[in-house]
Amino acid sequence: MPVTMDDVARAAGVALSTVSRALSDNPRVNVATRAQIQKLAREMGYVPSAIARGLATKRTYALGVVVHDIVDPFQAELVRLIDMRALELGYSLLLSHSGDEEQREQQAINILRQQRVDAIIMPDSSVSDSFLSQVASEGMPVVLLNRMSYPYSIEIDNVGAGEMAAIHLLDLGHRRIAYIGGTRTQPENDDRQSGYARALEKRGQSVDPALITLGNGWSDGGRDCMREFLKLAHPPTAVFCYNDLTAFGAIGAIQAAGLRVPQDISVVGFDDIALASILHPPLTSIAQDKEQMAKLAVEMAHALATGKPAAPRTILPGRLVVRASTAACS
Amino acid sequence: MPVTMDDVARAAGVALSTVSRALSDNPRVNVATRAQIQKLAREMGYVPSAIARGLATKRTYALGVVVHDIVDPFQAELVRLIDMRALELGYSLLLSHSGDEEQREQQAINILRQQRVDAIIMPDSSVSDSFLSQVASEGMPVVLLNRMSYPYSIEIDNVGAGEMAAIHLLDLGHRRIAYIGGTRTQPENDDRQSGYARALEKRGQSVDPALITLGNGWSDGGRDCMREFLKLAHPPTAVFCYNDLTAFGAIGAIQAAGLRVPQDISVVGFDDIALASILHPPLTSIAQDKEQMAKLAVEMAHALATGKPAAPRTILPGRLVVRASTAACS
DNA sequence: CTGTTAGCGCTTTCAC
DNA sequence: GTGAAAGCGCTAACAG
Repeated sequence: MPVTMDDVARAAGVALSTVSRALSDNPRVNVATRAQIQKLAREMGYVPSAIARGLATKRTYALGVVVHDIVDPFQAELVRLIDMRALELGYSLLLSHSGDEEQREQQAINILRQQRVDAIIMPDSSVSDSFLSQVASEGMPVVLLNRMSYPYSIEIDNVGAGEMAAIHLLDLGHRRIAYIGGTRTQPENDDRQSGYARALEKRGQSVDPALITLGNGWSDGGRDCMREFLKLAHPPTAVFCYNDLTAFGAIGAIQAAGLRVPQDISVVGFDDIALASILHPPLTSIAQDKEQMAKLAVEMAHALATGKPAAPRTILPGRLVVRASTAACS
Repeated sequence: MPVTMDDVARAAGVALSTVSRALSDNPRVNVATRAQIQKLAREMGYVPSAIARGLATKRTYALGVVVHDIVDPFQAELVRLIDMRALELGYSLLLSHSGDEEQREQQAINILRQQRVDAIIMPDSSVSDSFLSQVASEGMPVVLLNRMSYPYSIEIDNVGAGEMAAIHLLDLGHRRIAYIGGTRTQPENDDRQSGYARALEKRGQSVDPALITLGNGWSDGGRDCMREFLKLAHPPTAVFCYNDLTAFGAIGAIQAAGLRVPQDISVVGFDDIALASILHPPLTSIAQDKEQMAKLAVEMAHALATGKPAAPRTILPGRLVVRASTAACS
């Protein structure tokens, strides 16, 4: 149904290959006929077939992105930025959901393999290295976000960031500081918690296991964990959360219990998503340089896909953004 | 680099076409050799090339999705549900961002045209009908979400939903009810506002233009608009917002001004996104049946792509979810 | 500068 | 039941 190059060639009275060259602005074709063919193609409503081109060139100009859940604002922000940079480089995005299960994650990758994307970008992956290298051996490189131990990855210094958050609270005079984590499968969770623990130890504080718990990376998890903390004989005076969603849930639970943030309990989030600065109280959070992350990820994918030397594994620093959800311990 | 059908055929000592048939479970090939070929293909790590198949069959099993911004939780929830249903039907998703500009939207569609997706699904489109029908004439059907006047579309009854929200507030005794809209380009905005106006008129209330304003569909817009309302000599006692994000911003502004929700001002949102029930106070909102929407959209796209009769244009009802952000007017 | 031709990996008649 | 061969729409040598 759509117009093909052959149609254009016939209409222009030239060979198919000339059209192909003209349309790719090949200088080897006469500038006049080149312009004429381009004009004709436009008039005829010619739309190049990316799949035919892909078959011939072995490049699809499509990038696969596998996310746990696009509803997570942090992942959504990342995907949007990835899309922006990808568009600039001429790539389209194939989005695939993995849930949390490793099996679904493999399935998602397999679909992208079939679609012959030029590279795959995965935030928060938990697939095995062996599977990844098998995929890569087929000429489909994989770039990981937030997963150390993989050569092609970009991540932030989660340990350092976790430490930064805890230090901030310690500096405000807090001594009973809780940590509400994500899920066990989220690899960054351990690092953020380690950073938190390291900060306490540096200040000569012991880490109280009763003040460390596991949420689920979503608001309801934060809410439920906070409710439990509030039942304690000595509830924490400050809480560091795995991410902003968790923090929102925690704040909701605190307020629902009739307490105030930050007067009664201080809260620190992670990711600095857009809502963080707008809800009341504005949330103190650790910002990740998502823009840089997305940019580097796409560029690394691009380099890998074109066989150019890829930048080495990059670790970005986190940045503490102090807002009104934290205050001195009363 | 990847294993091809030809490789498998050679290894199995049969013709290429037999492999093709065996792999698609064609009953015309001997059940024993069929199983053997499938086993061999698996062992050899064969991954079918979707683009080669697409070229041959003229179906890519890819669906294009054009969103304004995936960071919008409502759109993200929709996309996730679309992906779930699409996966069940064997489709992959190509995601493309449109920003708000119609030009970018056309560009996004053009990329999907090149990729030869089987159909396009667009929430909140503002492209012209003529462009859409041109795309459709190439055998690439388009399904619209939340845009009336297009034959292949699914939407909720925005007028009715807007009326429902306003009635709820009127029933609580409110008389000064404001409306914070989205942007002008969001087509649902007008309908929601009409519903709001209709409710007031039905109850013999006049619509006060000073209480109607335009946000931007994001939290900061809601915050800024609410700040303006609070400067009024007689601020509203209740606010109906275009969507939940706008409502969150409005609530933030109210609380930042030292007032309380709902004791001083009631707030109603729209979309009932996940966060709505978790933040404090839990938000009264109009829920859309996103699951049904996504399901119908994918099925309509599928039907259109396969030339089967598509279900007629569907209008789903909205549903008022009353939570703690609304209360009787004091 | 332009035309001819051989694939890219797969599906699908058409023969046998 | 299986094989041979044409073709999907394009790119990229290879000739001229």
